[in-house]
Amino acid sequence: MSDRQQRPLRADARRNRERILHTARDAFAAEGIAVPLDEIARRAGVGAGTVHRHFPTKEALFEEVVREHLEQLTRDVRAALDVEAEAGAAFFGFLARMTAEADAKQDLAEAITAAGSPVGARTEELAAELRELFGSLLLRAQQAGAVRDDVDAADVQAVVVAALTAGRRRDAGDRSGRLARVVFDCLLPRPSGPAGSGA
Amino acid sequence: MSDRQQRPLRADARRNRERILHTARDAFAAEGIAVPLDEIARRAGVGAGTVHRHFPTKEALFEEVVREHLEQLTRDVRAALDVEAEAGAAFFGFLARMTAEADAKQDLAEAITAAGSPVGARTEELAAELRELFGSLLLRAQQAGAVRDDVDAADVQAVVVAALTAGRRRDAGDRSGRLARVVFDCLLPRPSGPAGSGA
Amino acid sequence: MSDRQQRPLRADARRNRERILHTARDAFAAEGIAVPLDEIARRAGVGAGTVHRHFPTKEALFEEVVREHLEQLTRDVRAALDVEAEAGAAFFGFLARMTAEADAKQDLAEAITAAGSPVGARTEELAAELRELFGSLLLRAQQAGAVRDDVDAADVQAVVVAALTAGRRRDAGDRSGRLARVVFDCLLPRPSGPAGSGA
Amino acid sequence: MSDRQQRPLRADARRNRERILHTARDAFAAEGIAVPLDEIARRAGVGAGTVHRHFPTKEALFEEVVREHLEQLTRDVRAALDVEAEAGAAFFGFLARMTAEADAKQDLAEAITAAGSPVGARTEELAAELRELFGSLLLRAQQAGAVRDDVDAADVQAVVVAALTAGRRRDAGDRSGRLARVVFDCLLPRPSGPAGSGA
DNA sequence: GATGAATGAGTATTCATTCAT
DNA sequence: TATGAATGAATACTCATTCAT
Repeated sequence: MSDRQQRPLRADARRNRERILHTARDAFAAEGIAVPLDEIARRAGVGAGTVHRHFPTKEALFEEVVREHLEQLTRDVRAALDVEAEAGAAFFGFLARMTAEADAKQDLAEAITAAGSPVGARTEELAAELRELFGSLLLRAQQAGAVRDDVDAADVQAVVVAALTAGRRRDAGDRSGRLARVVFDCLLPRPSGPAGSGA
Repeated sequence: MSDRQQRPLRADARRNRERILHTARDAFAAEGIAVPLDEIARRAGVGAGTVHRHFPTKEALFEEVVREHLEQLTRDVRAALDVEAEAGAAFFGFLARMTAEADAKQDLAEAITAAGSPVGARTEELAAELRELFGSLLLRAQQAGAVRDDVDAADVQAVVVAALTAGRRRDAGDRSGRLARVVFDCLLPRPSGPAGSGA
Repeated sequence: MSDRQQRPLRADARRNRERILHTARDAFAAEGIAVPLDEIARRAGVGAGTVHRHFPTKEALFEEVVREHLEQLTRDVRAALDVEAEAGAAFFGFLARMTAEADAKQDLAEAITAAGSPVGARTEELAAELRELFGSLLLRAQQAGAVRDDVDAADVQAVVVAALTAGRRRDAGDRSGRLARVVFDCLLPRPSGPAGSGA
Repeated sequence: MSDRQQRPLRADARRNRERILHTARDAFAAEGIAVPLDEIARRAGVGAGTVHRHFPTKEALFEEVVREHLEQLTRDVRAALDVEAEAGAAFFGFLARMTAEADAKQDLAEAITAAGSPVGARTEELAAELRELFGSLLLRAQQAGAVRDDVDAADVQAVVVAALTAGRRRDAGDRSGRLARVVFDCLLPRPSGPAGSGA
């Protein structure tokens, strides 16, 4: 999987790497990409130099956080595709799970969207793979009549981000992503007319 | 209300103030709150000191931009309430108009949500007023059966931000906020069950 | 001459600029390019930001120092060419003057040679102009039989750097560049044979 | 005097030491003293800690490189003194040999001169010894009338550095140290007058 | 009032040195 | 002993804010 390290990292080094990544994930999520690296280092309990040993630049660290997120999503989509379930349930189940997981990662979603997203080639690949797999999941759900036909995978991706954005707004009141699920309702087939029929 | 200015600004001072505000609005929208003040000053064609004369801190400038946005929204909601139209049409018309206006201001919506939103008391007041007015608009639409009952004003606010977020994702393909309207469909009454019935 | 500033700098700004340049010249000469910018700022009595306002990068500051040096040399060569004097005297007089002037600037000569000399286009131009003018001075001296024929302008340039290098070695003992003049003797016509006859 | 090594180094340790020294010599020569120790370690194929085991500080490593250079020069001067040859030939032959050898080591000469040359006592001793031996070589050449009388050993040392400096300037064109030999011509006896007669 | 130069605290990054494995 | 990960001081550069002109 990971071919960047010729030989496995020493135990303590890997521990540090994980701690930095974990701390960075939280920090980026909570405070955006503007959080100082020194602060991340401090919270992770390591020196500033250690952060730079593992992630040569701040962007590299950010990208790694994004990458981990994408990998998790890819695993989730694969699981949803493998499960022998009704297509619509598989689709909305995936959305629901993502929303649930995205507890602390939510702001990350925004960060991904917001920033110029200086993603490297490897990250682009991962994203493309995810898009393709997700496309399959969507198509099956549409063919089963569980999702409206006038949206494509990119639309849904946008809606997902939107749902996360919405869900995040209600820190306390919104139990278990109710608002996110409300937004997902816009993906249901329209009884009578095309999109925007409500206007 | 505003007692910061004892006497009306000189004509040139007011012109400068307007130019700075306008430039800041665009800059914050396009590049986020991280844009340097010097850059805003340069684009507005004034010196850095002039920006600080009108807006003592960067936050103050940002907040003023937010405030103007809120004021515009308040005016729009009032107009929607005043018009003797069908309640659902008024409600969705307002959403559509907001979406359309938010062309370049979209990133601002996010900025507002994203940042710690260091809003002052005056801004809070404005927001509260807007919430109340908007609540009326929503209630009327719900009473007319045009909007599902299980959402409140805060939910809708979140959905609006979500719609803007979604709409922004599709730079080229999304003509005239189609995606935003798709998201708004989630506000329509559910034919059969409660929110989240799709899962 | 200087076309970088649209309008003349304010009096205090120009004063600061001059002080920074002067301080940098001494600092680079005495301690090489490794001297911290903060140190230069401190010695010049300005803040670090002020140095960066006038010279966006450290390299830019270094290059400006080099440029000033080149300009001075160019002026000197021009003067040597204009004077209606015996060609050999003009040539060696120029060398002697350069040596004398180069009191504190000597280490600079080395710095110029030593570093990768990240010189910009404008500096290259200046250097080319200097080379051409100096070539004329040399040619006249050679035609007058005052300088050996088997060296070209680039050789002499190298010898000059060498002479400065040599002269610098003897901090106390070497009065008025005696050692530099010794080195310059290698440029005199050889009585009998070609270069390297001494080996 | 040197009590750092109680017992002879283990074979592999000595091999490492030699590799580090050799790598450092090349690195300092090519890129100056600013080259990172990590880089030297990497090129030598050892860990950073190993460099520090053999040379406690970077300066210590640098000084050791200088010391080796001085030792080589001392051997060369001794050889020149021992050879029963004409004094002038011995002297200039030594200079020529040094120049030839100094192919890649040239930048080192400069590094030695340039840096504050933080040489320790042991290095000072070596340098003193070299100076004395070299003084003998010079004196014999002067007594034989092969070298001008108005220079002393320190002058010549400076001229040597100057020659190396000059020779380095002409990357391609200067075959086999021609320019260095030109500079050495300044050491020949002046036909008529004192040093600097050309001015 | 307007200008833009000066300030200086803050940030990412490098690197000599130390230390756990 | 060797390794290379960790440290943290140092350094170039940015930018909000202040102030002289």
